[in-house]
Amino acid sequence: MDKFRTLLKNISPITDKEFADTISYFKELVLKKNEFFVEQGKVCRQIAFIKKGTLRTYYINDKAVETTSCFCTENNLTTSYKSFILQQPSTLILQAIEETHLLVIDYNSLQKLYSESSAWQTVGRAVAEREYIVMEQYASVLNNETAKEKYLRLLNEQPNVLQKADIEDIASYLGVTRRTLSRIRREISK
Amino acid sequence: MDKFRTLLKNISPITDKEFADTISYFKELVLKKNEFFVEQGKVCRQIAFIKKGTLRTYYINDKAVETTSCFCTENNLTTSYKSFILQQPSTLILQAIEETHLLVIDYNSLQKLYSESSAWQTVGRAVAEREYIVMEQYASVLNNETAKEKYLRLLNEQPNVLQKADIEDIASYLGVTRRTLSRIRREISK
DNA sequence: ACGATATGAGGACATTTGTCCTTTCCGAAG
DNA sequence: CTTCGGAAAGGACAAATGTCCTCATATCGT
Repeated sequence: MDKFRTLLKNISPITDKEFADTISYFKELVLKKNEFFVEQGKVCRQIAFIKKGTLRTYYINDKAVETTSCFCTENNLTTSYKSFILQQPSTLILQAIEETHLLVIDYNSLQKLYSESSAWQTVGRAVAEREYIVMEQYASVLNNETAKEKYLRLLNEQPNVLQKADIEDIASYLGVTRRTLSRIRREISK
Repeated sequence: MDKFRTLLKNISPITDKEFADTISYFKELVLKKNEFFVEQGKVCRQIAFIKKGTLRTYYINDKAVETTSCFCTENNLTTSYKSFILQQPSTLILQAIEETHLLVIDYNSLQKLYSESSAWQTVGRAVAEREYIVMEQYASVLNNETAKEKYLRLLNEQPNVLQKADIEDIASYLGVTRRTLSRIRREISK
């Protein structure tokens, strides 16, 4: 909970009282390995703060190719944001790749917070802006980094993920086939 | 101006009075062909509504490769959003590829609107959410569409851009070299 | 109208990546 | 310890794309 408080502080100033008054809107949720937080085609009704564990965000396109957009780890917010904002069916799938403990708030509660509290309205905008920046960063990575560079960054920034996720998932994160990932790993262990 | 009013209405409800009270914050700006709206390394201080014309958004990465992320056309909002939000130097470059007429609001004015008006606070969040969705869509395109598919979409959705922009820019939008774009055009005119 | 210059098309070859397989490795179960 | 099954590595070839050119055409200023 402290970690969540810290995250919110970093996002936007909010007083201890405002935080205390609204914390009851948040619920605990535990997912076992391979359980879904968001399923494809269902509306995402919650935003989650990850207390512990890892969620893989991915989707399957019309050519039946699976793409992993990120591995979300502890002390971060996650959701199928577009689905959440628009309350429309999600194209993204969020699945736990290990046991994961979440703190979640649902859509209606958040709208209630927005209408009751200007501070939370500001948090909402700040979160949207943050999510935007994360997504822009992601697009930049897609445009500029080779699969090998992405692999090295993963190795540097989220080494645990390389242990926890399987080759197929990592390849789909890098945007290449298993065969190419195999070549990359060989090159790196020169 | 009417078109701008319509756009705002679509983004978030705002009354005619609120609109009228704040319209003085917006200024007209005209760019000639090849003039910059945002230069690389400079802080982007404005959001623009494009009344007429086309802006190309692009950047140059550390390998000196140029990537065009979008061609923004009339009746849309545009800015170097990350730079604007954070008021930090922009990595993106926004350049007019033809004479372009803008309606702009600067950062300080917008913050003033946010603090004075709850309605504008809501507009701000809605704009951020919208920008997020656009960026997610962009990332999805990067992941799922081949260069040929992107070319066909451009042909379908923004045919004028294909006339106005040069081959180099379009190739950098598709994420391929001129040589590959040449092959794509040949294939399409089968 | 003219040459100078820029812009787009496309040939030849090298490199990268994908597809389809087979082989190797490793852990679980007998 | 041995065997089995699944996951990862990697061989062989095909397809796609990039690099480096040249050639043709369009555009502009004098």
